[in-house]
Amino acid sequence: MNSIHPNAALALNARDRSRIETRRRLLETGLELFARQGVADTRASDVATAAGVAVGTLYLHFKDKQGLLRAIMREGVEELMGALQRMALSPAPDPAAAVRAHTEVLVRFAESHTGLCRILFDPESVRKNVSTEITEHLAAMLELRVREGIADGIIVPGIDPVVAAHGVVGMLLQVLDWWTRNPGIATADSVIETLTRLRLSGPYQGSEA
Amino acid sequence: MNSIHPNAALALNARDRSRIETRRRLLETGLELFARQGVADTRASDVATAAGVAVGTLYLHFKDKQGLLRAIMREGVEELMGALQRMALSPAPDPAAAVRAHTEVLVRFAESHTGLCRILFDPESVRKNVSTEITEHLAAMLELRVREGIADGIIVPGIDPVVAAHGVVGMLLQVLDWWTRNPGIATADSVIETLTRLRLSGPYQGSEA
Amino acid sequence: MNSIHPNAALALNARDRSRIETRRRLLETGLELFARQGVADTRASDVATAAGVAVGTLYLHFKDKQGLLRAIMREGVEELMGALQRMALSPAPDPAAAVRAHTEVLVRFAESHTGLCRILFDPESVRKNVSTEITEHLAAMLELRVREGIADGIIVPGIDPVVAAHGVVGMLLQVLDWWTRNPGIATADSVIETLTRLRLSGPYQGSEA
Amino acid sequence: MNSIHPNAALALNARDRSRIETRRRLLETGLELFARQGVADTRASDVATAAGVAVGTLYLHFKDKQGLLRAIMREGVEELMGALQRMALSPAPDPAAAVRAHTEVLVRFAESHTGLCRILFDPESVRKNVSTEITEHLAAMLELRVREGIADGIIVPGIDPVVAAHGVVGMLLQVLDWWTRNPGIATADSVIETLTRLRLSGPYQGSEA
DNA sequence: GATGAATGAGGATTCATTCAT
DNA sequence: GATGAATGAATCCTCATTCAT
Repeated sequence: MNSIHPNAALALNARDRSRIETRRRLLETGLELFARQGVADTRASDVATAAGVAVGTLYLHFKDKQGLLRAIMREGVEELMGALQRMALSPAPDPAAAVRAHTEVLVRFAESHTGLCRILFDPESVRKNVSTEITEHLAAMLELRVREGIADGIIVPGIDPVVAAHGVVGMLLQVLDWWTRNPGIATADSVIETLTRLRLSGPYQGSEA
Repeated sequence: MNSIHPNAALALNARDRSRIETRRRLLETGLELFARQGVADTRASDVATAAGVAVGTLYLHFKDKQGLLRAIMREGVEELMGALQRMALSPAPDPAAAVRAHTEVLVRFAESHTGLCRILFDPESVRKNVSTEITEHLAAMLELRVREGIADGIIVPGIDPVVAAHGVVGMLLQVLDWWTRNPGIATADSVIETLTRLRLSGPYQGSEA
Repeated sequence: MNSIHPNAALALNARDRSRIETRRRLLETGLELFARQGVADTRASDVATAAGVAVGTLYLHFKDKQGLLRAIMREGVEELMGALQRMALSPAPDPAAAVRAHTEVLVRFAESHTGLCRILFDPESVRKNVSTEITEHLAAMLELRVREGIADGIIVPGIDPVVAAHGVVGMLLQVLDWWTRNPGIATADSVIETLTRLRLSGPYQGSEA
Repeated sequence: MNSIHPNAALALNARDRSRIETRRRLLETGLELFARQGVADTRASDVATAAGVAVGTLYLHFKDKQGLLRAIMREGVEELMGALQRMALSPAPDPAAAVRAHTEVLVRFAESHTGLCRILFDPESVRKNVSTEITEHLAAMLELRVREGIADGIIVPGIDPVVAAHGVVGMLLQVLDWWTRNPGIATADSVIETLTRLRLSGPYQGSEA
């Protein structure tokens, strides 16, 4: 379509640049408003207006309001996944280190993406199953690890992998949800430390079931 | 007014009985419909009609739709609290037994109150802060226990009580939510076992923090 | 019905006394609430409860809410008419004195029946034509006087009696309405004086038509 | 945006024209329906449908039903004020002529804006304080004149300006209300004549206070 | 006569989405 | 591509009134 341009692959003409810029502004504004006032209390036209375009334009870029919501989440999740993958590049010396690293990535991400966390737990996200998808995705990833752990003999066999995965996801997300709503009550380090210990060996001293 | 009746304090006249019965039917029907179709997709008049009364009657017994929702939850939570208190009457020999008993009560409760669990996690409950109240209540109770555990030296001091409490609540509720939605994937015993182990010592063998 | 009583005409049995007392309390309470919160914002059950009876009882005494409203007004208007008739017993020496006396009765009545005035001008009274009836009644009375005045040659013939009557009624009622809402701004004497002058010869000095 | 157009300031594009036209139709239809059936008995959707648009469109142009009512009144009142100001441009030779001119403007306006008068006295207008505002506005204007008259010595000092102003407003509005409801009973000229005389010197011959 | 639980019609308002310009 | 006026389905809640007890 832009084939007239001699270097079409690299250079974008003004229209394309403007379109991309508009889309970016909608995502940004949506993130901001959804996080601040809640998804249900943010009108599609609010986002459009705040982004400096007409409502109709929003619908040119996204199928519907939920489409915008999903796109915002997708971007955020992709970033999180990227962080998790980067973490995986430098393998941990032992499972304990791996769990700590994993926890740290999540907590740091929540710390720097408060708005995204608020949206993730927004009732509307839940209602439209947007956040369930993410929860299930994380649970599936963890379930895999638990199964590996069991196979490697480092996780006790009495554990049901699916249940455990959902338990850990619940623990992580609930804490992150609570923490982003009450950031002053605990430091990031404290949250990381506590979650890591809980994930590794529960709260009890020299614990064995 | 009922003074003719020899046992006026216990006996209710027909009108009172009818009122109480109507209220009970509304609570029951509300639980059923809210759980099945979701709170937002259940009209106030749906509940009333299904309960065999007119809409106005619902508003005679409850302030509004949310009032009905809260009442349903309150009844359920009171029942759960009762079960937890009964459990507390026969003190566990050791912390591990206490955690197992606590977990068992929750899982059994979820098993026999599926509808209530579905409502607790309904987006509308979340949106109206009905479920947040319950989450925070549970977290507060657990926080107390964690603090006691630290004082008694059975919980490692590196743990932040508030974070840990929210973590455990998140773990429990997420698993119960998932399990009541997918009851066939794990047995109650397996869920109890896994949650108990996770709460006690995490998933790992001979764990060390 | 009470014929068993030897002096049925004078003595009322307990039931009758109670019924009359209940009716009186409903009228009193209705006047109070209607005046304070407005007719539309006062529920039938509000009045009943405040009067210490059940809603149903209100409907035993009055056909409906409007019936209560009418009864309250009727009592007030009868009282006003009584005052006007008493005034008519001692005929004024001249038309000017008559007008002044008439005005004074109205203003004094408004002063001591603020609640009734508020109800008279309540939108709901207007809507249900309750106050229009009164307005028209007053206008009809005044129209008669104007016609007499024309016949007696003391009122100029260019005046249309119906128009004049409505004009004077409007003047009186608007002032009373305003004054009962803002009682501090003018004294009763000042209101009487001003209205009397306006009714007699308009505001202007040594007036000439 | 319309910069291509040689006379952009005056010319409106099709969309703007359509919006203004829609608004005008809503105002017109609202005036018609409110006057005919009363404000309370006219549904918002009635107005919209009769105006050939959907309900939502009404709420696009006006905050709510009352907003439409206020807009209708505002337009009418502005027109009346314009007429009164035009009248003030050619000053009357004497106070009597001024009063007559003022009265005439009001009566002629009522004659040609019957619907607006009906709405002004609609209980719903009263209830929402829409008409009180107008009454008070007129009273404030008249009060000013009375004060001037007193200062100029042409109005007798015994008159309280606020009371007199409300009295005259009440007289004028009550007559106009009655007359627009019963237009056949008196001619416009007769109404003007009677009101003028009443305002100037009261109904009595060679009157003395 | 008194009670008060039950009735149920009725209407304003919102906001995601469309489509003619 | 961008615009933004128009759409209209959808639902909550009130409260005057009744009538079985």
